[in-house]
Amino acid sequence: MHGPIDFKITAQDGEARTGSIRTRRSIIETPVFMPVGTQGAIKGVRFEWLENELDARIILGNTYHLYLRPGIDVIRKLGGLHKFSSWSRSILTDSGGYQVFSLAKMRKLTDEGVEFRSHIDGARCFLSPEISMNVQAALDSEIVMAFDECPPGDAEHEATRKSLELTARWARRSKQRFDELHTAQSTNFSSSSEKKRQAEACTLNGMQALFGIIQGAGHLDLRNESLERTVEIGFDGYAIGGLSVGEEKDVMYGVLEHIAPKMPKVHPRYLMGVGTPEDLLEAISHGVDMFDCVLPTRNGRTGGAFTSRGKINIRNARFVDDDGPIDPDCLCSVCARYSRAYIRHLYQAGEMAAATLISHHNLAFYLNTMRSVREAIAGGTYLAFKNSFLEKLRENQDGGV
RNA sequence: GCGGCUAUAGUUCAGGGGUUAGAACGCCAGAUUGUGGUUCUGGAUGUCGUGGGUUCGAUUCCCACUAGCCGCC
Repeated sequence: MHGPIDFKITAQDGEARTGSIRTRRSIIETPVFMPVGTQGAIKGVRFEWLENELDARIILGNTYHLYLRPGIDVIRKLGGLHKFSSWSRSILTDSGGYQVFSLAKMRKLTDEGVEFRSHIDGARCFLSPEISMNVQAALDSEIVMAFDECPPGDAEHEATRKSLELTARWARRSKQRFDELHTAQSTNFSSSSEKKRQAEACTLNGMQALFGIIQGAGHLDLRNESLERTVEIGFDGYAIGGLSVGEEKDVMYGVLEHIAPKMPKVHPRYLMGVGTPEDLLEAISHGVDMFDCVLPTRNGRTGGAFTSRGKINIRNARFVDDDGPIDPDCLCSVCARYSRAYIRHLYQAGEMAAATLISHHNLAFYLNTMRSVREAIAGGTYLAFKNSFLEKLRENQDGGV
């Protein structure tokens, strides 16, 4: 392995491709869905389940949240996020750019960075490309994201252009700081015993990958421009940001169809924060390799279950005496054991087991779907697979199941 | 057995002689896309305990009955 990550495509079917990303900690088969572990935990699901049954090879962690709490001093002291959390497979850390815009109250945007108030205690905080890189280095993730600005999905052309240019400047600074950190860490360690101890705590440091982010909202010309400027800087992978942030669905699909095939073929392509099972299949058909989304775990917490025949809401009264599993076609341990009626009861009674069971199933559904996708691409039958999968999803869209 | 209080939505309770009787919680149903177990948005629900009386009009005032709660014997 020469670089921090090693991406190989093993089969291609139309624009869709399947392959693997080797990081220092795990081999990730693509297309991959990455469960979101914002604060160093997948909400409601223990790592044991993710490792053993679900076999997740990579999860997300979040710079914004972990920076605010517990803070990087704690995480650095405890040997990085992997050691701290006990998750020893790969982690991708988001840069915090998105959260500053979606969560923080007041924010003051300057070229230098973003000043904002913590959503936890209202404290005045500051994030910049440099700080984000510092934090992500301390978290010691395998894949680091550049610090970007995420404009609303329906942003006007002119506003989007300005935002995109800021993101491009920030991308350059992210890369520069990232490179400094990595060379500094490899040369400075021997200089003091203190640093040596730190080095031993993070022996894998210096092997992080950095991904750039393409913005441009719904404007295809700006997407092109953003892609060019990001590729020019040079990253280990490229992400599509700024989708599913309020724009219409056909806008998102239009951007995907337009931009994904133009992204460098030899690097992983990552669609950030998306989406529904349909969204994933659509994006994969345009050549996207990586996804993350809060839907399986967030909806799981509020009674929403994804099934092979569409979404269901376990709260619905029609499940009150339904002794079948969440999804009759699902092989997960939740569907093997628990009935809809029981899980609905748990939900109505406010038992947290309802949230954990549905979240578990939802992740199983997402990860198993990705497994089937990879097989279909490898077998050259992706289009047929996608069509029949979508047809089944819509089969009982309005209830039934 | 006697006296007092009460009876209005699934529950706890407001209300008031005059169109369509309210709240909270619960219930029913939506939303949620680089995560706030949060939140938000809709919706349904009533023989106003039963019977009689007064009145143009009673769920509201009066009487009886029934039920519940409290106290006394």
